[in-house]
Amino acid sequence: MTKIDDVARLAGVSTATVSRALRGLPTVSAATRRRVLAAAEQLEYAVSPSASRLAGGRTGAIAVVVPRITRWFFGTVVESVEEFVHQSGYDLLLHNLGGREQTRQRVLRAANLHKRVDAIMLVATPLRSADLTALAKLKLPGVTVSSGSVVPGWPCVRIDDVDAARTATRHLLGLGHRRIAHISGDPDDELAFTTHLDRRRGWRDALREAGLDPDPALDVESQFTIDGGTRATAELLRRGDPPTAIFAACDEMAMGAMTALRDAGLRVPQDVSVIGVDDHDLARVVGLSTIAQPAAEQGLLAARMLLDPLVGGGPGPTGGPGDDRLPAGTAPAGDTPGTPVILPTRLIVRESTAPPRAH
Amino acid sequence: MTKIDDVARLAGVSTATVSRALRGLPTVSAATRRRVLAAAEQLEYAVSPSASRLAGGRTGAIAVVVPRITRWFFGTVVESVEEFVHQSGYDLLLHNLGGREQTRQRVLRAANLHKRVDAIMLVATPLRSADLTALAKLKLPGVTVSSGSVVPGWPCVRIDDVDAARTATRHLLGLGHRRIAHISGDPDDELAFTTHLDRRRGWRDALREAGLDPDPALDVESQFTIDGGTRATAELLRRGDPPTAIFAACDEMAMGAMTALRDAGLRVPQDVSVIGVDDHDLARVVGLSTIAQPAAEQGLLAARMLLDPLVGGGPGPTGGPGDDRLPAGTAPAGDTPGTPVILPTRLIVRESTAPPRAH
DNA sequence: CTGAAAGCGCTTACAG
DNA sequence: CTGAAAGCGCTTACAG
Repeated sequence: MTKIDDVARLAGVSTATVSRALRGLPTVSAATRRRVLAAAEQLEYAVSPSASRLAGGRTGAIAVVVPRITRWFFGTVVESVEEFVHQSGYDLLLHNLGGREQTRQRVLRAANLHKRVDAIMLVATPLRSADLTALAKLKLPGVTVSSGSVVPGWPCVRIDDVDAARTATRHLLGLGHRRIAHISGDPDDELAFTTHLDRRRGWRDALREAGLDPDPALDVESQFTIDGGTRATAELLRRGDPPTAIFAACDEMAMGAMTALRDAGLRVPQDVSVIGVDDHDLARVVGLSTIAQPAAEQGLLAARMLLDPLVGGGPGPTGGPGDDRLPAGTAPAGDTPGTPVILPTRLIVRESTAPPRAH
Repeated sequence: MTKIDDVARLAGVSTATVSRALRGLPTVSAATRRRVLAAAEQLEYAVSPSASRLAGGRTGAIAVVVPRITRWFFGTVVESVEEFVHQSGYDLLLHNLGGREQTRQRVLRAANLHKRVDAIMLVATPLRSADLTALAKLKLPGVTVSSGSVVPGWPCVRIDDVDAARTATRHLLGLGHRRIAHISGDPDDELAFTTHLDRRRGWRDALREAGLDPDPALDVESQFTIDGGTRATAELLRRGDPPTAIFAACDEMAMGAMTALRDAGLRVPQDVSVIGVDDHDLARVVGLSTIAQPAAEQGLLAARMLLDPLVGGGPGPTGGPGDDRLPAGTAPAGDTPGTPVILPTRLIVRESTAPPRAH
């Protein structure tokens, strides 16, 4: 293991100068910098993160917390975040809650994040007041994505879930549907997030706009997964007088609904229309109409908002990627914390929605 | 930030004793340990990872490298690995190659992993000889999952890809198919892994067993994705004289194939049967026959093989989880490095495969 | 079983 | 623009 002293000796300077030159600090003459860089390269020198962190007080890492990396939305967010984080010279510590309340506490308790990372990104992570207290104690910068819980001082990137749900429901109404069911997340879920509440509200709003009363019998809660969608739909059918359309709170649930309908001998969309939210990679495959949300863009924007203030004093020789990768029309990273940055969604009509059969 | 001195002072012992007590070293009296633990708790003390790493020489972190976290197999592997890694008291640094050759080099080059992690897990990461040299230089323990490239001294967990492909193809042959196409990964892919080569071999083997000659016109290469499957199938149909069955190298390609077939006005399975490999969450939803492979189990087993030797001298108060979570019949972690641990696959017949139409 | 002291490999005021 | 020296907060022989 070659260390900074070796480089200093070879370059004929002090370790302080090596440190400065390698980090690109301005207070080093061009000639010295060249010599240092050459020496470092020749010796294949890599700074020791532990030593650097201890001495410098920065960890060079950020934590990313997601409920379930295997779900489309979270995987897509992590993928875009990962790229930006590494380009910015940071490490990415991944935490997957996996639906376990215990895990959530382990992750959020001060002791574990403290001293480990410079910043935190929470994706769709529900926060109780004890969690907020713990996070406040950390005094770390952070950002939330797709989160109902607002952390004081942290920016938030998300879509307008109420609006997305309203658009989906209006689409079904526009086709002539009146009995429109909603299947959504379970509030008793240990890791319940607020997304499903907003989406239910949008469904209700749209129905009321159309002069309809949301029927509790058509409102079934389950998990935000394929299985959840299957179970919710089976329950819906069990209740009798089935709906002519289902608005599922996410595409995974919608695809589960399609399975359950098929298993029950019902055709989509002839017998029942189905629409989801996300624009999952497979939505196209199964011909699912949906409200597309920009997952990668939300992740990227959140990562920028998190790291841009850190980079500059941050580690790594690169100054971070350029500014040309953000979706047009999105708010600048310097937004007032507390005001969520809302990214747009859009309706995509495929084969799973059609007018109800004439009676 | 409370530090070890604060705890030592409150407990009335030296920092050395605090360090020993907190790490559960045996050379501490029960009474002293109790006092130290109480003091640490009272002060909400958490050891500084940087300081501990620098002084102790262990990083308490492992790196996990996957090609694309958004693909079903890799997401599922990471999810199971993440749980075990954190239970063992380690941090997990995620690297997502994202199909970028440049990224792969950045990750694998010594400078970046060096001094950052105690061990490495490479999932389906193709390695050139320069990479092997770089990894050898690191002198870190590692494990590969689903990898064709063997790293000297590292164990490997995988399925038998040739056998899986043979089983899939035999299933189609057994149904009476003779014109069986194969769609698979692209060897020109920057991050080509060897999985697709094995799966193609299994397809060829099975055909030859049945006295058939693999028809190059029925062997199309594309990406290991939904889009790849769609494109490959479109190409297949463009060539004329379409097959009666398609064996796709993974479920995502198979689902892409189903889309392409549907777009071409062909029904599955009446006109063309389709089978994949994986047992993707959505395979059931679309009724896809497949060769199921145990993704989570491969990840868990690999994580155990990686961490079990480290834990004990490792960080964290826990000794790691019990031994009751491995699939039955799997080899113990103490296997000779170099001999891959092969986990079983199994055929799952759903609605996408059926006998060819009689002529 | 416990402590004093050195040392892990950097970064950072401070001084020049 | 550069260097000498202190210090980041632990762990580890070494000694007792």
